[in-house]
Amino acid sequence: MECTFDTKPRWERRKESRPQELLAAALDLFVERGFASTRLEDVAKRAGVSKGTLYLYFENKDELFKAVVRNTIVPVIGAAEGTIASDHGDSAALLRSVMLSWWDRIGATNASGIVKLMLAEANNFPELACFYQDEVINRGTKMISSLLVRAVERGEFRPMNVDVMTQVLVAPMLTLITWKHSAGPCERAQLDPGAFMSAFLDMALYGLLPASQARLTDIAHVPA
Amino acid sequence: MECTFDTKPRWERRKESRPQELLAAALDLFVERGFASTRLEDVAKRAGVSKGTLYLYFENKDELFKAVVRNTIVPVIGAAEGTIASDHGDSAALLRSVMLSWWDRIGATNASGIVKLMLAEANNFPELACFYQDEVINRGTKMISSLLVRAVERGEFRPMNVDVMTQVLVAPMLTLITWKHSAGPCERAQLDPGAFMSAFLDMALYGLLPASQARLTDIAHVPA
Amino acid sequence: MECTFDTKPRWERRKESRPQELLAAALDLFVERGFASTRLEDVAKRAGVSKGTLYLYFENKDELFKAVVRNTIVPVIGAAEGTIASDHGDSAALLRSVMLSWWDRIGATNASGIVKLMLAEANNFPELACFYQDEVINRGTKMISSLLVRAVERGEFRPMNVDVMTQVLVAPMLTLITWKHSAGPCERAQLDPGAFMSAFLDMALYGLLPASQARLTDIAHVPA
Amino acid sequence: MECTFDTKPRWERRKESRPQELLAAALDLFVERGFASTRLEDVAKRAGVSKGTLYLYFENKDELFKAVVRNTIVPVIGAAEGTIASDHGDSAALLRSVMLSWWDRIGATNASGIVKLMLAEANNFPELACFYQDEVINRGTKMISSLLVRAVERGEFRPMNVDVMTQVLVAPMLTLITWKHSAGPCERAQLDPGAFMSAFLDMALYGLLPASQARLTDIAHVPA
DNA sequence: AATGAATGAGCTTTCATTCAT
DNA sequence: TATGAATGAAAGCTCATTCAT
Repeated sequence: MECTFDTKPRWERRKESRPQELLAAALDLFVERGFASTRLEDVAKRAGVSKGTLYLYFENKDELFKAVVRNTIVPVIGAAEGTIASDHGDSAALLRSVMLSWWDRIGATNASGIVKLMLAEANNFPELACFYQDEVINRGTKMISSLLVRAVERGEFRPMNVDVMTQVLVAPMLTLITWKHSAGPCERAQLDPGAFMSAFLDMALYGLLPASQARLTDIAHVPA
Repeated sequence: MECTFDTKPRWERRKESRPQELLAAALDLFVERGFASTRLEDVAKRAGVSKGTLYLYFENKDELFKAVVRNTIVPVIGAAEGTIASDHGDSAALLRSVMLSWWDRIGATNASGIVKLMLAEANNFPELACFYQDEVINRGTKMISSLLVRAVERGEFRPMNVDVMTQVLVAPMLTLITWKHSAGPCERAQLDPGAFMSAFLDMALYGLLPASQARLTDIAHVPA
Repeated sequence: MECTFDTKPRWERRKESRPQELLAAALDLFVERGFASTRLEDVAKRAGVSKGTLYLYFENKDELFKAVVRNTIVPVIGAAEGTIASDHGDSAALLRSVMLSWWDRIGATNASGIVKLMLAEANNFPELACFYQDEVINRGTKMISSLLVRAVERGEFRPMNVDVMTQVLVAPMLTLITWKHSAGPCERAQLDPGAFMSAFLDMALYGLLPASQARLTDIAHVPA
Repeated sequence: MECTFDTKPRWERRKESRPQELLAAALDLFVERGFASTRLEDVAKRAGVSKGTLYLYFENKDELFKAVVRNTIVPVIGAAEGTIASDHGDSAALLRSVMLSWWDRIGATNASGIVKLMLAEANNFPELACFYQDEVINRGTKMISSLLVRAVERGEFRPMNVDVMTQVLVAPMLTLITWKHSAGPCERAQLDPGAFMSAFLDMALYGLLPASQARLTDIAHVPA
């Protein structure tokens, strides 16, 4: 006898969880093999259903992929937007925190595989590329930019070209991800993401020069 | 008696130029569509020959790709190695110069498409991945590391974890490239590579903090 | 309530009969054209399905061929092994019977085409050759040898080099088959297999009888 | 200075030997790989000429093959015809001698590969099949038959169905050849051609001897 | 809702033959 | 006479998508 609060018969609950099971399977395989090389039959098999069933829930391969992105990446972006909007403390600390937290929730998880996948295959799938641009890239970029603008206004960061610096800050995260998912079968000095992030943030906040040479005339270095 | 400057019959001249024509066509298409999605028939067509002709010059798709890499990337690496080995001046300037020149010769050209392609598809083509690791990544990494080591020894740069910092320095270049070749058909704030590189190098060499806050206690920032 | 004898939907019945239809089509075409020259598309077409369907049932051309052999030849060998093992009567009669029955079930049918095919193409398809060697040749050879050994032990046949004589006995069957399937489009005195077999067996059995039953000076003819 | 009896310049003599060099190369490769699987480029390469040159001497692959047969098999048949026609001694000895000599000149040499090849591939190449039927099979068959007819007329051999017995006699030779050229990459009890021939001839001749020389009740065994 | 058999366009690779030189 | 670059029709195999059940 079923004693849960969910009074639906088992097969119906199953019906409702199907999409999630399929999305999870799809995420795994997209990450593992990329978009083009992932066979829908394998996705179905991993989710324990037949190929035909997949088409009951997703119109085609493209829509399946979009659903994976909506399920995996978009919510994380929404959360980060909230954090930045509400935080009014030390901007350097906030930047460090946002980036590290982004690493925890995306970079270090399977979701990062989707980021890499889009960098890799966007060109071949224009429709997916546009979707991703709108739902992920543009929103993520605005998020960082708004933090920098605020920090410069407050005098916490030096004057800078905010749009470009946003890209400079995001860049290493993307590379970290790209590297993580490009680990071929051959030997490679594996990247330590923690060390990498730490080194990058140190550099970003203080530069490479030793203290004794710390510059007197910053203004000259503000990009036109 | 032949009185032309080039006494070879036309088809023989063809034979000599064919590989280059094919490599050029292949580079274009690999960059445009990626490795897996490039059809050899299209490569041949773009070079103005038939499918079969391609196989006279390259054993198969893998070998064609390797030839493109050897033709396009490897020579640039060789040249940079030479520059670094022979230059004994200001390390900061040399680093800036090497990176900018690398951008001119790879990043800004079609060759960068190959770099992006390998980041994108290495996982699906293990043999190519190993080839690329050996011929490009390992050599490129050593090149930067040796510069940093020398600069630290001379006191030009602060002490640092050289291996990680090498990756930190390379990262933005890769992202620059990745972005450049991920430009879908949809609107996007296009990256200005010059501004990006400049911003990054400023940041790398001097940090983000304003001069007045220049740090007194560098030692603490040396990663363990 | 279903009241038909076969309650399965049509396509499911298809699924069960498809492999046999494909194997039959494949047998026909392999026999007609040989292994290398048989196009899988033609096999599919003859079975009334598309190229892709074939790959639902057989992994590739090699596996299709192996399945044909397992379906066509192997069971006959199994049956003959049983007959020989259980029969304890007159060895000359048993040998004659086994060989004639082998002719009925293999030689005179399409299955013989596979035997000929292997003789013809084994060199070009090593993996198939090994498979066939294991599953057919070795078993068939052992079958005949065991009969001869027993007959010699019982004094029914004269002493002989059993291994070589096995080959001598098998040889004409193979040639009969080879001939049958080498009939080009041009005129040829067609072989009468019955007459051939009969002539051969008469010859073979006279040569095999022990001295006491026919000749005076056999000993000299036992091969070293 | 050239001091040979052959006063032609070297390149011209080379020109005359070209066909032979090509035929030798073609024989080797046809034997090794069969007709369909032999690439003309390989034939040319083995003969040390270019693919185009081959077409100067032979119209196409079929004609090349025919030339190989005319060069390799046909002369041997001619010689054997002569031997049989002129020999008037003991027929059993002559038969033994003809068959052993045939083995020496065809069976044991590369030429046997052509015999096997025709058995194997005749069906797929009707024109070659007819050519071979006319030039080789029909002539060879007549040769053996005429020997048997004469021997029966002289009372040296028992009465028999000559056409069928001819085939019975030829059969093991063909199988010997087929086996020899079917040696796959896998283990197999290698055939000893000498032992095989000897065993077969012993068996065959006992079976062929007239009643007065060996058995009491032959009549029953004459095939209808 | 679920199945999975069936399809067929698409891709890489091979090779006999041609022909300009 | 000789070359060898070029061709293009085939053939094996894959996989997104459809649809009868």
